[in-house]
Amino acid sequence: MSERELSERKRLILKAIVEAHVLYGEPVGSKSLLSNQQLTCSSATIRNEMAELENMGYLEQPHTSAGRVPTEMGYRFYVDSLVKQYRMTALEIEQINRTLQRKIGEFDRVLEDASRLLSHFTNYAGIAFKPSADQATISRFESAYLDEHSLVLVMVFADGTVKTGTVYTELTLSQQELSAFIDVLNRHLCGLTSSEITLPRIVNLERQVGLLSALVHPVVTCIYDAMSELDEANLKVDGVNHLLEYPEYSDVGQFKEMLDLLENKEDLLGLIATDGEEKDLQVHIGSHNSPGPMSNSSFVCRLVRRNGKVIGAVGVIGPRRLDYSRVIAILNQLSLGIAGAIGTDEGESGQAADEN
Amino acid sequence: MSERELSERKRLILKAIVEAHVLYGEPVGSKSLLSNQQLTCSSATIRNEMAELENMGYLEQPHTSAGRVPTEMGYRFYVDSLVKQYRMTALEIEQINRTLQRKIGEFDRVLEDASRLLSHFTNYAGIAFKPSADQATISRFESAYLDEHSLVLVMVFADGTVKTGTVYTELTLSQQELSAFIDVLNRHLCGLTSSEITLPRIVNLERQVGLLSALVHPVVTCIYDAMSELDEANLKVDGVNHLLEYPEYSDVGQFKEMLDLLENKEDLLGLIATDGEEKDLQVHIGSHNSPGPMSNSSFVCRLVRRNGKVIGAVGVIGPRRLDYSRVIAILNQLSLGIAGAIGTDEGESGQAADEN
DNA sequence: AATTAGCACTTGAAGTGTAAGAGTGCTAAA
DNA sequence: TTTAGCACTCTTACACTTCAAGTGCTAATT
Repeated sequence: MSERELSERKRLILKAIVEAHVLYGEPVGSKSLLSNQQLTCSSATIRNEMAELENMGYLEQPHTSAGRVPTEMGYRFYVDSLVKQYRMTALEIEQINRTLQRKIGEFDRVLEDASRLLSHFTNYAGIAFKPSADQATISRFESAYLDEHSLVLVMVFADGTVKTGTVYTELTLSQQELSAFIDVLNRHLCGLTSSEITLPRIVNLERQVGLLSALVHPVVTCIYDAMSELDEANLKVDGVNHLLEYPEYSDVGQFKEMLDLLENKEDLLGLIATDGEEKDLQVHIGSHNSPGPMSNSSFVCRLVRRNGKVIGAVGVIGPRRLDYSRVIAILNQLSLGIAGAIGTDEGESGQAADEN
Repeated sequence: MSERELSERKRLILKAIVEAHVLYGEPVGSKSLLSNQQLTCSSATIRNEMAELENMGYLEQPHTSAGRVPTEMGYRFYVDSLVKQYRMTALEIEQINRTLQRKIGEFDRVLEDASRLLSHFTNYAGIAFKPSADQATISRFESAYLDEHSLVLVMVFADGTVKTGTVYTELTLSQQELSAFIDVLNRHLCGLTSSEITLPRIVNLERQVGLLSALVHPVVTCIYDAMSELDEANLKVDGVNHLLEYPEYSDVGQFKEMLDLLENKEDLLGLIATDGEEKDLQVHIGSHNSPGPMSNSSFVCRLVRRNGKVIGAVGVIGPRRLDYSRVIAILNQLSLGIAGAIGTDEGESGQAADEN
């Protein structure tokens, strides 16, 4: 009994237990495994093996007269070495890509779609996440003249994002005045982060634009709003109602804890950020020693990269007995899809603004 | 006695029962009402009155040895004639208005804020709703030139809404070409609903713009997206997790039914639309004879008008023992706030003058 | 040495019976 | 008309029993 390597039969048994538990959600007994075609031994033998697996820490018993349930370590082993890649059907892949490609370029929208897709495909709660940028800078301003009291301010950000806002003013504004005003903006506010737009700079701006100084305040507000929106970490959750189908959440208290966690974006954010350094795929398996809402739940999270840089993350939250195989496959596909959908506007047309 | 009019004492008792039940969520017994200062009689008298109120249909007993609970009719009577206006504090009103006014003009954002505000203030689930317009038309196009491969299309809708979209193209585009293109758009697509933008019109458009015909397809797509977004009925729900604090939803099945209802925008929409003809404030009180998810829940809904026209609705969903008084007050205030926040850019632009 | 059959043992789930408590309706007295 | 008092009903909680599932261990078998 080497402690380091599991015998082939033990692996088989562990795998069978995990899969049966994922399917039915109840402790797995030695006899019920006999139906498994690959296991040719008797229930007594399985009992012996199960006892050893329990000693090694892969299994545990809720109580003496119950079957076995995988521990966190058991799931970990399963995910790391026993899980066989789930293969998505062409139809599923097609469906994902089609949905994503309808909203090219609008990352916030894509996130919303992504979380919905995830919850729909996995039947767990789907999560999509955009990290806080914290240093959005505008590389260029443009405008469109609406009427003498209103205009659309177009802001092109350094990363290529374009945002717009509508500005109303009491002034009577001509087209020429507007373009002059935009010129001033371009000269004075490009390349600045929101915290660099200080009061002296604003006052200076007001001096520069002369008669139009009343326009500065609403415009700066608009700029600030756009920047905050871009900077703000954003988290979309969809399909929590699916979780209620699992008996794990039949206790309302448990479920409420989960909901509150999802409401509190910061907490979940921490969960992603803490060890989100390099691993593209993170599997958090709930365990008893880490109490709180996640003790009975698992969270699988996949980073989304563009040009090697992390631009977001997608994930799934569900009961600890998650169908890891399927979930991981779907997350991979989706993260590819997102990167693809966003990449389209970048590979072909000249990418705006690397200048700072 | 008289079946038509309730005696003063009966009204008092009914009121006390409703309020005690709203507070504690449990059937109210005759003795527990003795603590009420306004009732000077004994528990036996109260019992007699309660028996009569039950005969009249205002109260019911879950079972023989339990206290009384208001029926739908009981609540209806309470709401119609016993509820005293809850007075919001100046602080609460202030907070609502401040939140709303930050996002002037962006109705979809306002909705999101509104639902959040509602759930926060009432501790029930908050709902904000925008009906489908189905006939959005664009009154003018504007544009901003980004670079030779991309532009921002600004669409001014007939109702004053402004939407923008970014368009990418393979073509190499000059500023002059762009403004010529926009001119053509303005000549051919203004005032049309999305279903009126037919293939012949699009082909004709392509012929008009000559070399830029490749630009037509992405631009039309962009227009269509914007129109659909405006047309689309939209429903924001926030704070369902609050509901879990009420024992009414301690049965997971009940709660899931509720969640599924909220997920299914159409159903809820029907609930608003069916009798949404003229009453600004609609109070749906769950009752046993109308089964389904709403049998144990109530839904209070307030239409939001601008210039007399319904532009949306806000509402609250919670257990049948809703604090109707408070909820109605908050809904009224919020609907005023929304109308105000949106109204600013229309008609009464003279008000915001003294801000700086 | 590994496997298996068999059996005693443990334990939670489900069912039953009883006692307590809350609330009522009714009757008779004030 | 109101109230005190009492018998009645029904839920809840708890203790107790029974049942089935699943185990661990021992002895027999391969």
